[in-house]
Amino acid sequence: MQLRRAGWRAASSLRCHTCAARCGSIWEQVGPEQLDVLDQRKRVRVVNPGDVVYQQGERCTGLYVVQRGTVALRKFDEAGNSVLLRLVHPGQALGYRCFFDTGTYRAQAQALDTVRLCFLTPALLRTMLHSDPGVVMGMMKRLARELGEADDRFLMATRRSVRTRMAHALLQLRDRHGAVDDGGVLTLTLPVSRQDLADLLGTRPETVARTTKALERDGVAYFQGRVVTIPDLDTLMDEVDSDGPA
Amino acid sequence: MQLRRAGWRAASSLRCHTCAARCGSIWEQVGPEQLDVLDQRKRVRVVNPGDVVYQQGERCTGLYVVQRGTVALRKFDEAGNSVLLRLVHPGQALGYRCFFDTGTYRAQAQALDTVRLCFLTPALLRTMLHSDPGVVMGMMKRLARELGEADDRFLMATRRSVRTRMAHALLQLRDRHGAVDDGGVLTLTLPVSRQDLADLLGTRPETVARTTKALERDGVAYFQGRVVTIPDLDTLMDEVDSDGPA
DNA sequence: CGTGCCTTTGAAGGTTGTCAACTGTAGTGG
DNA sequence: CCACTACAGTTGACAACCTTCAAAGGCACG
Repeated sequence: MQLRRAGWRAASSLRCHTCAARCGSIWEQVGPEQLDVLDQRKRVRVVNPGDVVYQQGERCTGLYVVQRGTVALRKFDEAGNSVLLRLVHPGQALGYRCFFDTGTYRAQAQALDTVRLCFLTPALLRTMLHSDPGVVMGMMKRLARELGEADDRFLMATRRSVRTRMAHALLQLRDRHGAVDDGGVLTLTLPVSRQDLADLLGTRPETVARTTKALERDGVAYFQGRVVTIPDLDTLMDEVDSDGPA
Repeated sequence: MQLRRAGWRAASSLRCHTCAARCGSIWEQVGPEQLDVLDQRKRVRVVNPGDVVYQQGERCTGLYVVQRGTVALRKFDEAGNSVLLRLVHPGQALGYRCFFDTGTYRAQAQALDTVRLCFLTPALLRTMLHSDPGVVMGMMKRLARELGEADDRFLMATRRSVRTRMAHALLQLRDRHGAVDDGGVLTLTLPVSRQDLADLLGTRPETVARTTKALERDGVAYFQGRVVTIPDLDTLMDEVDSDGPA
C-alpha cells in the first residue's frame, strides 16, 4: 500500500468525534454520520520536528488538515533561498491551494514540532463536499476568513512599523503558543527562529533583533531565545493601538 | 419587490451561456442545465461610475459576481479614512468573504466605471453549490488562487522596492486595462487615482509621483494622468526581474 | 574543544515617509 | 466667459526607519 510509509497510521488511531482540532476547522459543521465516513477513510500522519510534510513542486495527492502541532509554509526561489510565508495551526487545512488550483505544491510544508495530520484523498474530500452541505460552507468560511486575514496582513505590513507588527504578531501567537502564570504574566514560546520571525513580519533578522531590544528597553516584552515574557498584556496591546487607528 | 431599486434588472437581460466573464470565473465548470437555473434566478445590477455597490458594515444579503467593469474594494477606519484594498474584475466574486464568514461587509465596494453585476441570493448559491460539483470546485479554486495571490502580494510588498512593485502592478493591469498599438507600444489606462495606486502598492502618493518620474526618466513608462505609455514591454519586465529572483 | 550557523551589534547609507508649499485642474458661481 | 474655490497631484527638504554590510558573540553539534 502506498500509504505504508514512515509517519502514516491507520485511521482508527484518531477519532474525529473527539478531535479537539475540529472546533473552528472545516469539519466544524459536519454531521455525525459524515464524521464516521471521515473517520473510516482518512489517514493519519505524524511528522517529526523539522521534517518536511511535502516539498514545493511535488505533485499534490490530497488535502491535509493539521490536528496537532505547528506547520511552517515556506516558499523557495530558484537560488534555494526560502521565506517563511505563514504558520498553519490545528484545525487549519494544508495544501488546499494546490489541491484546488495548480495540482503542484507551491510551497514547502515543514513541521516545527511533532505534528499530527489528517490526510484526505481527492475522492474522500469530494465525497465529503457533496454529502454534507456543512462541509462546503465550512471550507468556504475558512478560505474566506483567511482571505480577510491576508488583507489585514497586507495593511499591517505596509502601514505599520516593524515594532507595531511585532507586537501584533506576539498577540496573535498568544492563543496557540502562550500561557499565563499566576501573577498574570504572559509567557509565550515562539515556534520559529529569528529569521523566520523576520519573514513573518516582512523584515530582516537584524531589524528583529533591534526591535526586540527596543521592546525590552521599554519594558513591553523580554526575549530569551524563543521564550518571550510579557509582564503586562495591556502594555503590549497599547503598542498596536497607539500606531494609527483601525 | 425588494429588488426594484435603481440599477436592478431582470435576469433575462443577460444570458449566462454567452457571458464572456464566465471564463475563469466560479461558473467556469458549470453544466448547461445548472446554467439555466442560474440564468433564471440570478439578478443583474448595473452601477454607475463612482457609485457604491455596498457599504462597509452593511448586512450581506447575497453574493455578487462582476460581469463587466472594475470594482474597488475599500476599507474604512473609524476616522473615516479609506484604503483601497484591491480591484475586482469580471469573473471575480464580490462579497464572498462576509457571505461565508461574518455576514457583514468588511469593506466598501465602489464601481470605478459602469459595472454590471450578477447577484445571487444565499438560497440560489446554495442550490448551485449542491447541485453541481463543478461549482464547488470552481469556487474553491478561485478562493485558493486568490489566497496564493495574497501571499505573492505580501512578498512583493515586503521584499521589493516601490519601483519594482509599480512595474509589477503595471504588468498586472495590462490584461484588463491595456492595449497594444501597431508599433508594439503598450498603452494602459489606470482605473484608479494616484492615491489609490499608492494604496495598491502599499506606499504614499508622494512616493508614487517620484517613482513615476523615475520610470519616465529611465524611459520605462510615461504617465499622463491616468494614461500610461510603455514603449517596450521587455524593459518593463526587466524592472521586475532585475530586483531579486523569484 | 573546534566548527558552523544563527543571532546580535555596530556603522553607514538608501529608501521611504512626513511635512509643507506649490501647481494644475475640474467644478462652481458670478 | 471668467474668476474663484477646492482638491488631487507634484515637488522639495528633511527626518526616520529600515536595509545592508561587516564583524563579533553565542549556542548547538560533531
